[in-house]
Amino acid sequence: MAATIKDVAKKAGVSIATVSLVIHNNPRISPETRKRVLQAIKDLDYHPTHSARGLVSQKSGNIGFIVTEDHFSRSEPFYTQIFLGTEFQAREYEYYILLTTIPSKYTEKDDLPRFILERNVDGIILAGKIPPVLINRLSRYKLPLVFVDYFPPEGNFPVVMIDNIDGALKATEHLIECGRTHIAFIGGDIEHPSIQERFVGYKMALEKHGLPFDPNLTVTNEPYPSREYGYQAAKKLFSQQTPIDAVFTCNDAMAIGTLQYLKEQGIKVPEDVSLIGFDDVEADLSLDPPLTTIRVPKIEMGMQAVRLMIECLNSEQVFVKKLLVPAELVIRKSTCKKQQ
Amino acid sequence: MAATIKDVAKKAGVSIATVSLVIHNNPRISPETRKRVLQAIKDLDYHPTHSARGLVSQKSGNIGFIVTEDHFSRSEPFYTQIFLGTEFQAREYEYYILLTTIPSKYTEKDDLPRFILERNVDGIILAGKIPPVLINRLSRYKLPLVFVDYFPPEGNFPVVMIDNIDGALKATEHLIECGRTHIAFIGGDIEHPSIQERFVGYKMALEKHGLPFDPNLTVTNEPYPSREYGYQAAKKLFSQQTPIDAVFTCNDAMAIGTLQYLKEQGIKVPEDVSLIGFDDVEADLSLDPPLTTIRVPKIEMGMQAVRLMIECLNSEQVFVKKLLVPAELVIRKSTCKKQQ
DNA sequence: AATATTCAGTTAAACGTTTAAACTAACAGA
DNA sequence: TCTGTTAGTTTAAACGTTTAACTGAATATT
Repeated sequence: MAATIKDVAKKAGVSIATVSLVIHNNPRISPETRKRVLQAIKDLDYHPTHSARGLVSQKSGNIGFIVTEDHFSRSEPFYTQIFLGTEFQAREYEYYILLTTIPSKYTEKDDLPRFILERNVDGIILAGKIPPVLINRLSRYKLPLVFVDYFPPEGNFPVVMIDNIDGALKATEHLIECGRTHIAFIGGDIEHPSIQERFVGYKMALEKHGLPFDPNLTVTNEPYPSREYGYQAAKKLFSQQTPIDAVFTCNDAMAIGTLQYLKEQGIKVPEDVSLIGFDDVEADLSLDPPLTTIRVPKIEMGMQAVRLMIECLNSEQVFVKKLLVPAELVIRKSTCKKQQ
Repeated sequence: MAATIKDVAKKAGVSIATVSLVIHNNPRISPETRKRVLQAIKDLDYHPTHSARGLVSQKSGNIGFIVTEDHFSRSEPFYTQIFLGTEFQAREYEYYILLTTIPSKYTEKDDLPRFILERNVDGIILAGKIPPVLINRLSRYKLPLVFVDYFPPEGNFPVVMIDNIDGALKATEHLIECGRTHIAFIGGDIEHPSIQERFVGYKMALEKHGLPFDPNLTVTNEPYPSREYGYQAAKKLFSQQTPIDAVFTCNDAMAIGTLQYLKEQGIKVPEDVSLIGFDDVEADLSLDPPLTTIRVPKIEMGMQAVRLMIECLNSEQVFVKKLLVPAELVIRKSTCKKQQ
C-alpha cells in the first residue's frame, strides 16, 4: 500500500498537521523538523492523494476542456494541438485536463458534461465554436470559463484568439517586401469574423505602404473556404484583365486550390504570381512549391488559455482578459522577390 | 452551493445512509422510501461528488492514457482518434480519461506521470510504442495496464492491436478479385512487426488463390515507410522486367510515393497497375485517383481498450485478453477490374 | 517578578461519501 | 407469552487531507 500522511508523521515523529504544514511551506515549522519530515517524505515516496485533497479543499484540481465532436476529430488537428497545449501548461501548474466532446448541435436536452455535475472541475476551457445554449447553461454554475479560438457572441469572458489582423498584415507586407504591387485577396465567406479580420489586415498593409486598394482584386463571396472554392475564386480573379503579381488567400485550403488553378494556366508560382496562405497546415509542405504561409501557434494558444484560467482561479474578483496571440510568417517557396 | 447528500436526506426525511443505499440500488430499501429519496435527488439536482466518492472507495474513477509526445502530435491524427475512442467509451462507463504525453526517449530520470503518484487513476492505457523502462516502472504499481497498437516486448498484458494479417489479406484479395495476377508488395522496414504481419497476409492471399509468390515482386528493405521511400521502392520494382499489374503498399504514405512514380512513368492507375494502400489517411482523398486502402478503425480501438480496462478493473484475478480489431476495405479509384 | 508576545508544534473538526454493524418494529413460530 | 426471524432504517466509523484554534515553552517587555 502506498504511504499516507500518517506514515510520514509516524516516521518523522511529528503530527500529521506538521507534515501538512511542511508540504505547504508554512514558515512556522523549524528547519530541523522540516528536514526530518522532508526526509521521511522522500524515504516513503509519499505524495498527497488527489481525492483527499480535493475533498477538504473543495477544489478538484482539474480543468475541463470542451470542444465539439467534429472540431476535435476533423482531419486537420487544429484543436488537438490546442488541447495538447493546455495539457502541457496544466501539467506545469499541477492541474489535470478533463476533455469532453459535445455534439455540434448541442441542445437543451443533451446532458451537461459529467464533470460539472460531479463538481470535478474548477473551471472550463471551451475551444472553437460552442452552441450558445450550452454557454448559457454553463454560466449558471459559477465556474470560470475561458474561450479559445471563439469569441462568444454574448457575455463577457476571457478569450484567447488568433491575432488575425496582425497575421494578415504580416502576410501582405511580406508580399509587398517581395516587390509585389498588385496583390489580390481571396477570402471565402466574408461573414466569418476571422476572415473579416484578415481582410482588415490586408487593407491596412496596403494603406501603410501606399498601395491602392482595388476591389477588383478581391474575392470574398465564396460560400466556404475550401480547396474547390479557392480554385473557383482564382478562376474569377484571373479571368479579368487586371494584372496580378501576388495572392493572399485567407487560408491554406484556398491557397491549394488557387495554386492548382495557376499551374493549370501555366502561371509560374512564385515568379509570376507569389502566393501566401494562412494556417500552416501539414499539406503545405508537400505542395510544389511548398506554401509560404502564416502559422497559427496552436500549442501556444492552449497554453495561454490555461494561464488565463489559472489567473481566474487565483484571483478573487472576476477578471476578463482578452488575449491575441500573434501569428508568425513562415517563408517557403511560393513567394519570391519580383524580377524587374 | 450545490446540494450534498445531507440536503437530500433532510428533504426526504431519512438518513444519509438511506440516500446512499438508494443511489446504489440496494434492495433493502422499501419502494416508498426509495421513491421519496429519488424525488428529493431530482428536486435538488443532486449528484454525488467525485472526490468524496474517490476518497472513501479508494478508487479514482479515472483511467490514465499515456502516449509519447511525438506520436500524439504527429500530423496524421492516428493516436488522437484512439484517444477520442477511449473518451467516448469511458464516458459511457462513467470514467474520466486523464491524458499525459511523455518524451519519446523517456529515461529513468524523467518523472512518472503525476496521476500515478497521486493515486489518481485506477488503470492505465498506453498507446503506441512505449519505452520499456517506463513499462517496467509502471508494472511496479499494481495498476492494470492495457496497450493499444503496441505489443510490449516483455511481460504479459492485455492488448488491442490492428488485425494486420486480415487487413493485408483483404487488400490482396481485393486485387485478386480485380483480376490482377502479378501483385507486388512494397513493405518498408520488414523488421517492424506490423509490416511483417502485413507481409504474411499478402502471402496468405496469394496462396489461398493459387497464385505463385515471387520474391522479385517484393521490396521490403526500405529504411522507413515514407513517401520518398515509396517512390524509391516503386522505381526498383518497375526497373525490372517482371510484369506487374497491381501493387499493395504496406501503408498509404508509400502508396502516395508509388503513385507519383507511376504517373511520372506514364503508367496508368488503376488500369495498367492497380494500387492499394493501408491506413486510410486524409490525403488519400485528394489524390488523383483517390486511393483504395484498408481503413484502421482507430476510434474503435480506443473503445476496445477501455472495455478491456473495465474488465480488468471489475475482475478479481488478473486477466490478459488480446484483441485484434479487423481493418476494413475502402474501395476508391486506384483499383479496378483488369481489362482482358 | 509578573505579564505579554512569539515560536513551534498539536488537536480536532471538517470535507462528502460508503458501508459494516447496530438497532427497532413487526411478525412468525413454539 | 416468549423467542427468533426478517425487513427497513440508522449510527458511526472510515477514507486522507487541510486548517483554525489551541497549547506550552521560551523569550521579550514592563
